[in-house]
Amino acid sequence: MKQNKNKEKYLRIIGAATRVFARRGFYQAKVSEIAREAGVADGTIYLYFENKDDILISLFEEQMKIVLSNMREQIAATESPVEKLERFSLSHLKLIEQNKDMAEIIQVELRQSSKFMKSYKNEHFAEYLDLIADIVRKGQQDGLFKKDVVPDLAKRALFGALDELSRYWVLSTRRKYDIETAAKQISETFLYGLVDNPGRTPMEFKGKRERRLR
Amino acid sequence: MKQNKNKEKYLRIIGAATRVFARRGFYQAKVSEIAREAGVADGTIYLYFENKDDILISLFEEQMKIVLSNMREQIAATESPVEKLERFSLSHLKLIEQNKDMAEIIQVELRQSSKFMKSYKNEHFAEYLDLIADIVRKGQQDGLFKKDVVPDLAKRALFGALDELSRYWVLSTRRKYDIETAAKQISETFLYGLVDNPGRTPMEFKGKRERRLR
DNA sequence: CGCTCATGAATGAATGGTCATTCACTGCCC
DNA sequence: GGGCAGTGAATGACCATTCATTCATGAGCG
Repeated sequence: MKQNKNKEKYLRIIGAATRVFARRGFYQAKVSEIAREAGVADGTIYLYFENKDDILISLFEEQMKIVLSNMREQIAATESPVEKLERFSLSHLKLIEQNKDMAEIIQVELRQSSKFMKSYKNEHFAEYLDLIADIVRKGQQDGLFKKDVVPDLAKRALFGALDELSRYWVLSTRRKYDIETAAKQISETFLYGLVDNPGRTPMEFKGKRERRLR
Repeated sequence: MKQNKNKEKYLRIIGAATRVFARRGFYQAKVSEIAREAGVADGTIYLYFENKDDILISLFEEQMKIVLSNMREQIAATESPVEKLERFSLSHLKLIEQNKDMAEIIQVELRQSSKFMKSYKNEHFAEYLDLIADIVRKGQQDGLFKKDVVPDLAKRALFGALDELSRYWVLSTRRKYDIETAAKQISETFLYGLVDNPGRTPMEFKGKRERRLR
């Protein structure tokens, strides 16, 4: 009961903070504005969080738990590395779509982490990126992807491409392309430079078939 | 004479600000620290800049002038769209390499522009991105690149990939791959999913030859 | 020349406004 | 009736910006 009420209020503050940080940016956001938006007193914030930085960190951790498990589920739904990457792209963009405020915070504010919170090591984010690297590695083992591509570079390249696109969406009011098109273009461009044998058609790689012939 | 001294001091402050912003981040940077680093008094800053925001904007504009003309020169040096993109990638990463402080500011601080300077429309950055879009369009006209790829998406994808990689370099102390390898991997991955006919080898596209046969 | 004086660049201490954070107090619930 | 969540006014630290003052320069003049 008390636990419930506490958790509910904790989440209410997180939600309010998400909106306020997205609206103003971290430094311009006033704790009192978060409090007002959450319908609590200024001081109440400090019953749930150590300080302003802690709100941002908690907010991020809370969200990342959801995002990571959601994404793991998505890419576990298929065996094919090609499809895994396609799903990753689409899910990532959908996620941004559904949660613009959060996306904006991740993109704009959390990039600062090395600055204003030296200590916060952002492990969840690294995990998220490594989902891609693991898929690439798997694809290489299966003989589907070029072996000379460095998975740690590839993960940054794909994530960066998706992320830059999201930034554009988040910061601009109108969008030119629908999400499926965008995800498809990004993953196809990424993939059919990544896939080993240029003679093959995209469809051939959807199934998890063995390598046939050179 | 006086003009020289002024310009020299203006640039000295810009330089100091670049280092301080990179070190602390915009909000944590104190104007007095910039003044100290530039070897001038606090008040002097305000003889050259309107306010703290203005320092950041000027700094960026000043740098972008150089970057843009440098990049234009690079990609004008070859006719082939393929090589243009390869050069773009390498030049971009080299630029980051040579100017880490600036790179950090662009990546971390200027992303905030939509927040703390609604008015600043960052046109130089748009121009920079459009360099890529123009190359892609040209490649499509030449029949080298897939026509269904949207140049405005492609420009964000390539820039995003390069940018994410740079972020990693800027924020981490050690680097795993040399710059040529990274640039090559990014542009090759990007390109050989972009190039129309999968049967061709990379070398075939370096020259500006006509399309031969289906 | 050498003196005076005007100019405006440069200075840095003082100001003022803005919040994050605290804490003495309130009132609810067991 | 006391323990505890919640409150919000008060505190104090912080820093961008200002501005009264200093100082270097060089022009004008006898």
